[in-house]
Amino acid sequence: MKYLLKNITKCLKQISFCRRLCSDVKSGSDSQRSSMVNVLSVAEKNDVAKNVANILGAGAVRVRNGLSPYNKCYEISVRHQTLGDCRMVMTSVCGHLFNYDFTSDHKKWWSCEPKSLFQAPIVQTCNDSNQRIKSTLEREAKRCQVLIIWTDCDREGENIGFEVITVCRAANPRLDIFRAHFSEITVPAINRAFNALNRPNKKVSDAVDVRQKLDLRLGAAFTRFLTLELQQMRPQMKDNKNIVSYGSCQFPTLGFVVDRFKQRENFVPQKFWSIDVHYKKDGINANFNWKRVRVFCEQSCLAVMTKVMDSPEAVVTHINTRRRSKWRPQPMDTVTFERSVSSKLKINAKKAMGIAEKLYTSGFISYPRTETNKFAPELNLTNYCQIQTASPIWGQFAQRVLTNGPNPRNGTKSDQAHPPIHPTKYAPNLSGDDKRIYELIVRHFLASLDKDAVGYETTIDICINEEFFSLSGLRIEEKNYLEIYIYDKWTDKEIPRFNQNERFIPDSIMMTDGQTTAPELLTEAQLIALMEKHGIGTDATHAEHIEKIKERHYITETPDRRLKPEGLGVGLVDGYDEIGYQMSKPNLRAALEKDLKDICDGIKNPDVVLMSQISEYEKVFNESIKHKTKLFEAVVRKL
DNA sequence: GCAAGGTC
Repeated sequence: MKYLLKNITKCLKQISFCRRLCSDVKSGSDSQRSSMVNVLSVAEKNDVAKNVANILGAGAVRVRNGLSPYNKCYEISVRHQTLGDCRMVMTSVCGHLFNYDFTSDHKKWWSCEPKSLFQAPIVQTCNDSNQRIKSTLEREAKRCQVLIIWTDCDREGENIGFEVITVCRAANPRLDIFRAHFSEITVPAINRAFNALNRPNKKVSDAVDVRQKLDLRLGAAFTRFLTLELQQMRPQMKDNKNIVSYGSCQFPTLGFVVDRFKQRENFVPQKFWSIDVHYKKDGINANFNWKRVRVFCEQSCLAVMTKVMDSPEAVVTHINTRRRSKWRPQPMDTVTFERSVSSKLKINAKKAMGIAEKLYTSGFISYPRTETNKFAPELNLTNYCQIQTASPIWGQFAQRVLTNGPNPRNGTKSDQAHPPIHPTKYAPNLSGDDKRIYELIVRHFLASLDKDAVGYETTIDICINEEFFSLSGLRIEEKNYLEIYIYDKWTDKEIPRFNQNERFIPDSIMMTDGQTTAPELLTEAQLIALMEKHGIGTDATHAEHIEKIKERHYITETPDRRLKPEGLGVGLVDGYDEIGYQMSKPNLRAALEKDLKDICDGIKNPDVVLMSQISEYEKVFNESIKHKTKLFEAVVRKL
């Protein structure tokens, strides 16, 4: 009885404390607290927890192990303007804690009709390593009165936040829960976030739930259907590795590749005609280009040509010299890294990310998964430049950057967690692709801190019997960043000197012809750009989706590193196009994104969106079954 | 055996 009373009193105290806290935070008052508040803070990854704790604790941090090896607990003392003096434990998760899956009766491929996966029950599962993290959260939550969510400030982060909340609240229902909003890990940003706590946004988290459930149901239903049906038609495909999958990101990615391939296949070359004027002066060749560039009618070109030849004297009508800059690169984010590596080093994005990961864990470079393309003022760029002066290859350049003072051409993007990719240690003993990638990162880093290249472009306009032609030359004045960034080319183009109103008879005036050429197949760098533009996948997943559709034999890479669809890829796109559903077009995913945004904005109800999306796709699924002959004939035709 | 999204 005594024990019970004590507990009730404790509970009552807690309740009144929490109420007070709520109203205080809302009103922003600054009343005194008599006792310390125990606060649990949870970030999305260990790095963030560590850095935030360091800032809030002003360097006085006690570290102890959590139950998972990667997620430490950082203990600090910190004063909050309304909570008062806090004893804070800052820990982290590793992204999502839970994953959706079907229950055992629907997990086996032959256990049910694929169609039933649209309505089958799904449950949240937690794998072993996440189970350890979950246990840490439960243990810590029991000792606290306040929980602050410090996950990344994006949609997925909000959802991860609610996973944390679910776990912590189950362990301690009396927790008062807040959300910190920050866009970078700097002293002012973190202190501001800590003193302007909000409530977590359930709507944003709900939107992610809808995406997760939808992706699982659609992915599983269509993948099983496509795989099993094709195996029936083509028993030789019965190898277990021959999965024919559908995914809301895979299909549009495939669509881009097929689209370009078809543009190329269906391309009809067009003949065109043009006029070139050539004149050699002071031993320098000058080739003037026609202002009309080219025309697609031979007769009209001939007419102009005749007119020009009638009175072929040229008059210099205009001379213009202007200063041109070639911009140094912006600090490197993941997408820039993937695209650069793919186009400049000819190493594919997936492999490059693997190498970057390795360089990161070896301490040679900063964290490679970042959306940030500006250096925070706190980052000691001088130090990182200094380290590179040891190099016999770019050491001198690094020294010059130091002498001039690092001057980054900052972009505008920032995730809240990581700086742009930059070297952190000098690495003279690397070899092979590791070495080439490290070198690219160093050169990009130093280039982004140097000055733009400067040149002067001179344009000479001439007129020959009322037709205009022009010539331009370039004189590079200062190479600056180009000296280190060997991947950018900018070359001088020498032209003769002319004077205003100067007259001359060209050495030759020629009518030329040619024909338009088909667009090239996509490069990986271009595909990543398309995916980014249409919102297919995220920075962290672009390379994975491309790799996935290679693995599925939907596309392949040509010897000159272009992406070409295989028969299966074209067949799938055609098959769905033929039965009237453009499953490979990015607009389906875009429509979902719009719905998700409406859920976040409170315009749409998540359950309604989920139900209507499921029923839309169920319709497509039923039609696929109904027209499966047509669908698979289109596929098989291309195999 | 299936998706996409986090992160180690």
